[in-house]
Amino acid sequence: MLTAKQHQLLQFINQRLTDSGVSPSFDEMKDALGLKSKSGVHRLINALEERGFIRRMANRARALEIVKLPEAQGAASASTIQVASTSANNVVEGNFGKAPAAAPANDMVSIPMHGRIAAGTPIEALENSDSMIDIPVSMMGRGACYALEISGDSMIELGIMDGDTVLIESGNTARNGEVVVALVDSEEATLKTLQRNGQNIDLIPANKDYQTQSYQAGRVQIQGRLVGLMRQYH
Amino acid sequence: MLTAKQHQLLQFINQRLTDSGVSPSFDEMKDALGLKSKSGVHRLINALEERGFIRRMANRARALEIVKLPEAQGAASASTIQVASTSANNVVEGNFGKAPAAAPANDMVSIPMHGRIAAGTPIEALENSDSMIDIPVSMMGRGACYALEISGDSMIELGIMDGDTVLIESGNTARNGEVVVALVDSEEATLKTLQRNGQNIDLIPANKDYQTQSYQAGRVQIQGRLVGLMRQYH
DNA sequence: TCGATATGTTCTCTTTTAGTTCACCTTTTG
DNA sequence: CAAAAGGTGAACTAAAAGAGAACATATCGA
Repeated sequence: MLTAKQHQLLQFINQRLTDSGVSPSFDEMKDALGLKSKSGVHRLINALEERGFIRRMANRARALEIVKLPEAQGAASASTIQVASTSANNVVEGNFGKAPAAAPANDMVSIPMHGRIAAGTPIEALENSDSMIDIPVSMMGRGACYALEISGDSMIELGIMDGDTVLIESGNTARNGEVVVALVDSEEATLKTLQRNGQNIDLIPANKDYQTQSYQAGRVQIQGRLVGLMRQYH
Repeated sequence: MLTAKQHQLLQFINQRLTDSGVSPSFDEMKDALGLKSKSGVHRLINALEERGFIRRMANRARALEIVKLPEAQGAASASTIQVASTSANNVVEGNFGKAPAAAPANDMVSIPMHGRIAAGTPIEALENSDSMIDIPVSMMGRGACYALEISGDSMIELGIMDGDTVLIESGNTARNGEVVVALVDSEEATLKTLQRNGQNIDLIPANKDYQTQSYQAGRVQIQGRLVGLMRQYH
């Protein structure tokens, strides 16, 4: 999952974060890895972000956040979760916040946030690191829902931007033209417009810089359909 | 996640809050950090709020609340749920304050829906026909908010589509580059990106089929800035 | 209701620190 | 060997931070 350098950098960031609570700067990371230029660090950071280990605020200084650590040593950070996904990462995972106790405010529900999904080049399948987010019931579909954070710009022409939070209604079917979370070869999840095409299934991006991908029907598994979107401006 | 200064300030606020239960004032924070001007404190506070470590009420004295602490914490996020916002959903701010430092307090607020706003050719000023819609507090800005429904496609390149619901934070100021609700000649409201241009104010659409409109500053009144967006797919 | 006081907000300037990108080279690995 | 991962340096852009002043907003007592 990670190269040695990536792993080393991740450890360093984690250490600094737990020690002092302050993110290291690019220069500090450069020194910690014994490099002479910080552009290399930049690439490593991008790799870590793409693989879902860290999150960051674009163009902000020292704004790194660790999302998860590589399997082996969860001990390092006392913090939470980890589900050891590997094979059966049921995206569906029926649950959602019924919130029995807690007199759920008027009409709001908590749904799980299942991590990021690369709209662009699909990366790995959905992750764990679930947290919950609250949404008004009015935004929910009929079935169980979960949320994902968009990474990339391949759906930009449909108004789905990098960083947006999308609400997905779990389900394994969808109609032509709907936007779905599709799992290809059981490993790559991506958000695209669905179009059946004979024996094939086309996954159509909404960005002229990307191309439609066509797969045999058997290779594509629908994991849910897009029912809502939320965005925050800062 | 934080710079050294931000971290230092957060620690100080936290200490004061747990020691005495009273937020420090800007001047006290200025002194604690050894600064000579409090404008710097203001910026640090904004940074902390942007990163989700504190929450505050706009224009209220000593109204800081710690949401989480860097790493060191642990109990914070996952555990407790729902606070059932008392009863009354005050439009402006649910509740806040009291609770000992660091309560998650995820609840919901109702805000007024003020009608449609033409992103394209500006139409009439804001309407009434208020209904209320519910949003998670996490989507709110600092101050009072209201919602509008987008009509038209002039902001489409920023991912703001016809039919979307946008959250607007009331206020009559905005920074360059922010998306605002602007009232021109007291009669036409429109949603555009703001850009000051000498004596003029430019209202910039995000659609190459529309043109930037430039008005004398006196003719334009800012009514709020865009802080959130919600969309439903059917 | 007026006004004093305490606080918070903005603005403009300046300096420093930090992040981004690019072109090009080297090492590692399948 | 070719591709991927790493490494370097430089130019460029953007954010963080400090100062000082003017202005806006609460709060509270006279």
